[in-house]
Amino acid sequence: MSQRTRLTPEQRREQLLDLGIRLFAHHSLDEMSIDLVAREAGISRGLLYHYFGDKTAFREAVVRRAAEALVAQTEPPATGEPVERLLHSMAAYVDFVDANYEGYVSMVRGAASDPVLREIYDDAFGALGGRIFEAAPDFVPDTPAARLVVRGWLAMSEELVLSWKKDPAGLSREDLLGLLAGSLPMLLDSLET
Amino acid sequence: MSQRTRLTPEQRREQLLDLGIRLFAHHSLDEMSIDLVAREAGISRGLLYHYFGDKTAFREAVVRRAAEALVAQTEPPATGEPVERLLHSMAAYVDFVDANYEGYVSMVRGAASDPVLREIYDDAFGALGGRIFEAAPDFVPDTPAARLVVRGWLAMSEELVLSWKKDPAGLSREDLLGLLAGSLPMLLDSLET
DNA sequence: CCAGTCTATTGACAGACGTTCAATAGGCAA
DNA sequence: TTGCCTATTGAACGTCTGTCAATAGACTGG
Repeated sequence: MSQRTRLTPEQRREQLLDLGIRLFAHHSLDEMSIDLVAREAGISRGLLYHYFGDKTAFREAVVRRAAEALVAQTEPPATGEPVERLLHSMAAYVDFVDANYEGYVSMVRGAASDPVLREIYDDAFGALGGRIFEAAPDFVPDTPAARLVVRGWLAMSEELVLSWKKDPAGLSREDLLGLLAGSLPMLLDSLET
Repeated sequence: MSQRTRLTPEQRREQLLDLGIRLFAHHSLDEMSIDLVAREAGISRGLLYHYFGDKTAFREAVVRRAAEALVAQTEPPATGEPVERLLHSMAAYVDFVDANYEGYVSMVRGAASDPVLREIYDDAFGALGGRIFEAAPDFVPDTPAARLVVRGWLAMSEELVLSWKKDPAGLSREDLLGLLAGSLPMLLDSLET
C-alpha cells in the first residue's frame, strides 16, 4: 500500500493542486479534509503539510488557482465596441460557470467563510469589474459610486447565472446574456440622476 | 466553578439561543464551537447536545431565529402605493443590516457553507421576494422569469448594502434606497422586451 | 558497480473538537 | 424529611489538524 513515489517538488505541487480542483466538483471545502486529499493522492498527510503548511494554505492555493482560471477565461477581446466586448466577456463567464458548475459553487460557498479566501474571490471579481472601467472609460466614469454599482451588478450576475443554471425559468442563454449586459448601463445611468 | 443552576427547558433553550445570536456579532459560525458556547453560557458541553442534538442543529436554530427576525422587521406596511411599500420595506432592510452588521455578515457567510443553513437563508429571502409579488400583483407578473430577476435583484441589494456599509462611496442612505427601489422596476421592464 | 549524500516522504505522536452516555444532583410533591 | 423526576454533568471515544524526527528514493563521484 505504501509504495513511495518520489516526484520533484514542482510535479508534486501540480498534482496536488490539480487534485484539489478536481475534488471541488464533488466535495465542499469543509469536506476537503487533509485526510481525504492525502488518501486520494496516495500520499501521507505529512506531505501535504510539507508543501502547503496547513489546511487553510492548501485551500487558498486551490481557490487561487480556480479564481485565476476564471479571470483568464473571461478575458474580453482586445478590440471591438464596448458593449460588444462586455457581451463577449459575460458570455465567457456564463460558459465558465456552466462548464464548472459544481466547482464554481464550491469556490463561492467556501470563499464566504474564510476571510483569506474571501479576499482571493474579491480580487478575482475586482479584476472582472475593473475591466468594465478599462474597456469603456468614456461611457463609464470611474467613481466610487460607479464601482459600488458594478460590484452589486456582479453579485446579481452571479446569482442570476447560478439560479438560471439550476432552473432556466424559460430563459435562453441569449436572453440571460441580454439581461445581464443590458442591466449594467441601466444601473449606471440611474446613478447620474 | 461548577455551580449547577437548574432551569426549565424553555428557559435554557431561550438562554442558549440568545447567547448564540449575541456570539454572532464577534464570532463566525466556524468559530462558534460547542466548547465556546458552553463555556460562555457557563454550562457543560453535554447540555448543549441534550437540547440541540448536535452542532449543526444548534447552528440551524440560531440562524433560523436570526432569519425570522429579519423577515419580521422588514414587513412592509399593509397599506399604501406599491412603490411606497417597497421603499419602506427596503429601508427596514437597510436599517436591519446597519444595526446588526456583524451578525448579519456571520449569517450570510455561514449560510453559504452548510446546505441546511442555505435553505433557511433562501426561505427568508424567498419570503422577502414573495412580498414583491403579493404587494403589486398588477405591475409585476408572477412568472418564473420574474422570480429569477427578483432573486438576482435581492442578491444585488444585499451586496450593495453590505458594501455601502463598509464604504458609503459618497452615497447617502436615501441615495442607496433610491438606487435599490428604482432598479427593480427597470430590471422587470427589461424582461418584457 | 558501489558508497555517500541530499531531500522527498513517511509514520508516530500531541492537541483540539464533536459526540455519547451512565452517573449525579437540583427541586418539587407527598 | 423522604423520594422521585429529570436537568445537568464529566469522563471517555473517535476524528481531524498539525509537528517532527526517522526513513528511503534517486543522483553523484569514484
